[in-house]
Amino acid sequence: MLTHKSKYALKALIVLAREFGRGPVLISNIAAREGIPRKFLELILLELKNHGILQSKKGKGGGYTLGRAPAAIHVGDVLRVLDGPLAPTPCVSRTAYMRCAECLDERTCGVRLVMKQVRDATATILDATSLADIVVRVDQAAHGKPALTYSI
Amino acid sequence: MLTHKSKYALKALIVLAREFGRGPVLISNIAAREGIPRKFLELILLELKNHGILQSKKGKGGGYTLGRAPAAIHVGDVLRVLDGPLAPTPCVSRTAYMRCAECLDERTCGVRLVMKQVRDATATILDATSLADIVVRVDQAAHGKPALTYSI
DNA sequence: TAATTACTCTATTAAGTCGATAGACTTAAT
DNA sequence: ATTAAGTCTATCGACTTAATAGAGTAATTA
Repeated sequence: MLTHKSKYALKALIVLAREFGRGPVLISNIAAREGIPRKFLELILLELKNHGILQSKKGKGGGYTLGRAPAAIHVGDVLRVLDGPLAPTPCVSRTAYMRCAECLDERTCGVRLVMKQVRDATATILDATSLADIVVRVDQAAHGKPALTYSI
Repeated sequence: MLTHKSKYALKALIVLAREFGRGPVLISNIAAREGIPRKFLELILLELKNHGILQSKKGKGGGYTLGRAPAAIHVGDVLRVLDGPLAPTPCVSRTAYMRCAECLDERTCGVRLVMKQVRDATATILDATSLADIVVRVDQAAHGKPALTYSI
């Protein structure tokens, strides 16, 4: 399950990706635009900043900016910071491996076999999708539909 | 995240798939073999029975049996019963759809776009994998390694 | 039909996580 | 000096998870 935390984070990051290069954006601004509880968003952005995904500027005229280019921030990076490992089970996690207490032989564990497949599939998607990719795809979706209106 | 509940369930089901056609298996037997807390396993198997995935027989000589052939029980079925929808977010769930309260336009939500991809990928894996498949693959893995011992 | 075996059901509990809020503090620009 | 903005710590209630306990019910078998 994607937590609200990560969902809010991704929405905020997409906003910041759109504004990239145009100076800092206010927390309140993002919160209002995306319907995110303001105080909660503060915590989230702070955490992302502490992991280098965001930069901030204090005081008047301050706000948040992406820590690197939109094409260099991947969904996987964000989810790992906020929700922990992507793997459905610790025994198939690359970033936080832990064996199952009750498992007698990991090599022949059927559950592990399937979960490994799931982990690999989701990690492939999430690590291949950058903020830049998302912006492009959203714009395509937004323009795609209305375009049909004109194509009589 | 896969819960312990579902992990235990799948392990139990794999045992039952191996014993399929050879009469009922005791809860205690499964619990001992797989290192699962016995009382907890009772609840799990009962829930699976109430959803038709398992059958049971009471009294002496009783125990649990699969409700249908191992090839007809898929991992996705089990996880949906015990852990709920597979989708990482309700707005991309087929079995339990719900829109996000704060989302202004679902059609152009970037988060949803990515999560839909993840949902489809995991559902494809989990709904394509049956207990029978798992047994085959585990046996392959188990025989594969030792076989190398003989191949000097 | 009594004894035994084994599943069934309802409660309970401790621990942990999640979403959200509050308020005091720090920094920077004007 | 004032104001605008991010930073930090604490706290809260609601919910979920993993696990345990114990009384109840059904079906064999002797």
